[in-house]
Amino acid sequence: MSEKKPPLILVDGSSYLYRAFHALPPLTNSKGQPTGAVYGVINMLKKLVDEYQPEHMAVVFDAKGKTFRDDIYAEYKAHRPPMPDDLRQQIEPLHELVDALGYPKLVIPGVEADDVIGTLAKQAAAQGVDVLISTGDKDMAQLVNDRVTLINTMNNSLMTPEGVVEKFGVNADQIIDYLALIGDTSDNIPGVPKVGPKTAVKWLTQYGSMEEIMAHADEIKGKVGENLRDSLEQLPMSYQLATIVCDLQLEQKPDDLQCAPADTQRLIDIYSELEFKTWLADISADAPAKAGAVETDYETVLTEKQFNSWLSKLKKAELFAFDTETTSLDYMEAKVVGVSFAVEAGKAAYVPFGHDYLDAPAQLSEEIVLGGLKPLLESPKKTKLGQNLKYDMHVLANHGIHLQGIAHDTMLESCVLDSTRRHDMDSMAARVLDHTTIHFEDIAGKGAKQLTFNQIPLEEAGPYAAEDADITLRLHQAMWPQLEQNQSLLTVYQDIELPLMPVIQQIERNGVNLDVDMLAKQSRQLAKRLSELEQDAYKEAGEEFNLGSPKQIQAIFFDKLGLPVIRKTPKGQPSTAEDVLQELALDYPLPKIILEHRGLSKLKSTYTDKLPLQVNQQTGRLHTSYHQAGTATGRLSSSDPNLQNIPVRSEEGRRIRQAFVAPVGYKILAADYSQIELRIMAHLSDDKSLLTAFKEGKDIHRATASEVFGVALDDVENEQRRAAKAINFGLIYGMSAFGLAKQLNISRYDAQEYVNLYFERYPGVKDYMDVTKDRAHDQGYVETVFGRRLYLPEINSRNGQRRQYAERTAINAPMQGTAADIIKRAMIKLNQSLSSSLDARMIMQVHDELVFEVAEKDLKQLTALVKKEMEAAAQLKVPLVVDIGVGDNWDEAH
DNA sequence: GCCCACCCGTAC
DNA sequence: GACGTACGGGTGGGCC
Repeated sequence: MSEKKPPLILVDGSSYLYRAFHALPPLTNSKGQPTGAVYGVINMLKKLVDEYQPEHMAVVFDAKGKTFRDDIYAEYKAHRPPMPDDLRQQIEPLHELVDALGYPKLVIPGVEADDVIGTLAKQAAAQGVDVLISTGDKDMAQLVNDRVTLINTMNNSLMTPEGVVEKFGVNADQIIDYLALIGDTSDNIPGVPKVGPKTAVKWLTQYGSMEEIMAHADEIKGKVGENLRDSLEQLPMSYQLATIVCDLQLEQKPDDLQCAPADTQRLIDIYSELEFKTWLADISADAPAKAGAVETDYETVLTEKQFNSWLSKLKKAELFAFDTETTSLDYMEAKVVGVSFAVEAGKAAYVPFGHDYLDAPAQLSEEIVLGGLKPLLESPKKTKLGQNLKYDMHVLANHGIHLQGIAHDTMLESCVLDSTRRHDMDSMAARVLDHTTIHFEDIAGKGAKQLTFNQIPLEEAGPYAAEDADITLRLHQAMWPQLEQNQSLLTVYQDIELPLMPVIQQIERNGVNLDVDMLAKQSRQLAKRLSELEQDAYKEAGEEFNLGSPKQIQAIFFDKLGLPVIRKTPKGQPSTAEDVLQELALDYPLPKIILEHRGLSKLKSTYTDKLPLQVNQQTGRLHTSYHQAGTATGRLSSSDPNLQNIPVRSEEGRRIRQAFVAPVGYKILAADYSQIELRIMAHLSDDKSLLTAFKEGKDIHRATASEVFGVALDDVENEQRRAAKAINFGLIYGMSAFGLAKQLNISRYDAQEYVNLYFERYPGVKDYMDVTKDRAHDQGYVETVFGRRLYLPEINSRNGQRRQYAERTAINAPMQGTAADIIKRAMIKLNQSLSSSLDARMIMQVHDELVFEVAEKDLKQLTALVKKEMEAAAQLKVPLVVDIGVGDNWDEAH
């Protein structure tokens, strides 16, 4: 086995193209060009090559025009319907791709692909080479012998001589006889009427061959016997038609069919044209991987001589990757203990200066290292790249270094290319470079025993840190060409995400001023009320239990007290969610207590208790983390603490916002976009009524109510406005009539009625929703106004629930994402005009709201500036409107 | 003691 | 099952 040559692989390209065309969903690219069959065939070829690593192979296609079989039999394949246009269009790209992949391709006029394959198989087998024929066509079974095996790549099954017997009931050398007898309607081979597989096998078992059967034709009784005798004259022709010709005079010999390296540039061109995105990514991934798994040369820099040599390398470099190693993930607390660099793939250095453990070797001093690097890091002309450089900006700022000249950030590159992927370095290295990185836990340990980076021995820390810089560089080299190919993604990256990063960094660093005492007082009040509620609940339940445990509530409610089960959770447990308790509260006292308890304990644990603990000791302020690559739609997210879900809807909740206070002499200014997502819906849908409503500055929910319920604007009742508002929000989220019914507590029928009325009044919206869904199905992604993409891998799922979920996302993402783009643009613009002239700081972003801290003297100017820049952040078909509020705290500013 | 799934609730 | 995007707390079970 070990000395065996790899097999010659012969692929029946035409049969696969047909099968793929009919078996796979009809994909097209954004230009409407059909691509599904090409995708299917290439996918199959890639798998095949991957699995068998052949040195020799051929992908064989039928040529245009007649073959010798047409000369034998005018009716041959006469009943085939003409090739569908959608299939015909895919032939040329498929052929080109096969060439570009370096797979030998054969298209021989006058014969069929089968004959070419048969001939080559026979020649190779004669030379003692094993042959693997990849086909979906059963006729090929006649070629099987000890050296020749069939593989059906659709289901990965192999067919050996034994397999032929098992499947057909006859030996491989009887297959032609078998086929001639039963005929083939699709090829229009006549065969013997009424003779199918069963009869053919029976006869062949008895007589051995078609010739013998014909010789004994008069022995066979009944109607089939008669049919056989009537077919005697044409059977030799059927036999000839079914026979694969194995003695063609081909120019190419098996030895000539050598696989060539892929033509990467051509592949990139064709994949881009067809929009085969995954494979585009694979190319960039393969390129460095194939170059010999990249020889690595990592250096730990301990001497000034080494360091100076690297410094001069960095100074000369057009672009370099760098990374910091620190003592903490908390960006305000972290101290840098070493810095790593890479200038070319595979070569990187780690310069430690703060490692501190028993027997740690002597290192350069912080002054030498950071002092030497400072001019380089602060120069806007020295361009750098990194992974999540926002963090590095922070930690360098902790050492008085103001990082500038950020040319690229691999995390942002990855999230713009495909927001649904993960953007941490380990995941990206595995995905893009097919490289397994050293994981932090591998060298630092985990849990309580986890070391900080400065405690990690240099033997381990050096390679880890150097790899970080190296991988960052290589990731950039792989992803940047992909970004460059797509103008709109490139714009999102360069004009939005990259310039936004330092703005967010500034907001985080600014932090928020918190009235800690006020929150402590609220905590005490909440504790008192919570304990009252607990006592009440115990009385009602007749026993003590944990009000915070859904499980225990279930036990008390549904087992002990026998309350009705309104709904179950996805896991099948009786739900105790808010709306369920609301309903139960109408008839029972306990649910109401639980509801109030839940609400208040949430406030206490998440906000009034927790927020004060997160105030930074040095700055005395609260510093959240905004994640720029966190969401699929392009929104920011916030954590540690999450400042984007501070309560606002309830009175108790708003008290928490009162603790977000302006320092003495300052005011809080909050600016939020009014109805931005509905405005975007108006813009995208081009719906006349919706556009008009916004252009005339109407109260949109009132206008909707007026349209849907057919009453004058002034006669809209509160209840009608509330319903209209629910409809408007539901639309943005792709809500169904069921959801609306639940929301408004009305019947599903009435809800459907509302939706129908809405779509009658706003037909443009209906069209937009349909078109968006269709486009998502066709191209596999949706886009924002600014070209940001969201891929929806499950949009064509055969699982209805997943597909519908993807469809709702398709509706929602362009609106949510465009809103995110707009506020990001405003933030960039504002940060530029803000920094110098005014005593004002941006301190928070909450999706459609920006919050500032501003000196009282500059309040007026800031108000005008913010309003102007936010409203000018995009030119839509409707005006953008920004509402501004001012106060001593965040609650007042609304 | 640590980790994770689950349920629930807060925001836009 | 049925409304999109997030983050986080508490519980409770499994694991070491």
